[in-house]
Amino acid sequence: MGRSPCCDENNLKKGPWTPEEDQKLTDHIQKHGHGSWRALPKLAGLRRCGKSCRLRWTNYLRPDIKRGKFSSEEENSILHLHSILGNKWSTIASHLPGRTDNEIKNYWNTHLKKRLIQMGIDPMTHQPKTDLISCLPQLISLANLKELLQHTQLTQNLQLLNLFQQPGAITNYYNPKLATNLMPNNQEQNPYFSSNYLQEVGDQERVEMSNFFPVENNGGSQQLQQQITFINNVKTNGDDDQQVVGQCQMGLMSDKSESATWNHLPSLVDNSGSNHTNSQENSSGGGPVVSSNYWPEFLFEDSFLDENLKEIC
DNA sequence: AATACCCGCAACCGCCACTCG
DNA sequence: GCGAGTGGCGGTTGCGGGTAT
Repeated sequence: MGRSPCCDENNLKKGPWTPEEDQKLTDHIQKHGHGSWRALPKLAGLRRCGKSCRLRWTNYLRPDIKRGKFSSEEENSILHLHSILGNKWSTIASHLPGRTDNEIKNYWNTHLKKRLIQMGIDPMTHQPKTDLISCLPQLISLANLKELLQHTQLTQNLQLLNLFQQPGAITNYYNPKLATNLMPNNQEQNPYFSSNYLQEVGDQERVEMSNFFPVENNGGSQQLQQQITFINNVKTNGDDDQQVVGQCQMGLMSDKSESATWNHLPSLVDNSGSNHTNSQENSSGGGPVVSSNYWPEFLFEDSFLDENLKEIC
């Protein structure tokens, strides 16, 4: 502690390396090995500090460095390892031959992190955020219904959101072979719901969570059932190539109806832009697949809410 | 054509862990 | 056991090229 930075010593050179410096460093290490990094600059005839030489060698000049774009396999590995290890760049780099920790760190900060954020994934926790956020207007719109507000459902809806934001609630979105795209990863009974269950039908897996609450209507009372469904469609494209596309739907149902028909809301609308649709992401080699959908704005208009409330109640 | 802005990446900085005398 | 020296790691900066206005 308290040592002055080595590059401050003897007016040593800083900044970008010249081809001549690179050549001197490479020649020296190939002939003698790096030995003591601190002693190396003098021996190699460089006006650099040992630390700078080491960095230049390990991050750029080393002969076994793989340069060029990261493959989708490498991207998936980084995402997977980062979800486990966090910002342990050197450990992550040890699993990717030819890649340096600095390169991986840069790639994470400039590409992967932004991509996760765009997709609504918290890059630190690797938990989805966008779908929760997209649920929020819907939940709020429901809460805005006078009847629901009267029965303080907003509180319960916010508890629901909070539940899905808990660490570990949703995992493995990046792994195209694991059908846990948007689903809670444990099947334990959810305390915020009166019922929830998992079912598998063909290539589809779904988790349904239901919640019942009373509604006063024209002097009478009835039960409304609120259901949120997480659906994973597992598509098989070839030998071993599976992709998972997640959906989240929410519906209301009245207990007055004998047939108990669901009043499911319209399908989510993709808002990821034409260049970032799930299908394009998939076709590029099985990259992360996470829904970035939202409910259309008309859902929140008074006329729509009035109409649907009549149908339900 | 000029300027502003954005983005990617190489390099730096400070801290920590390990080694060795 | 202790402290100095060294290597390594992760966060951050700033330059240069590309793009938008």
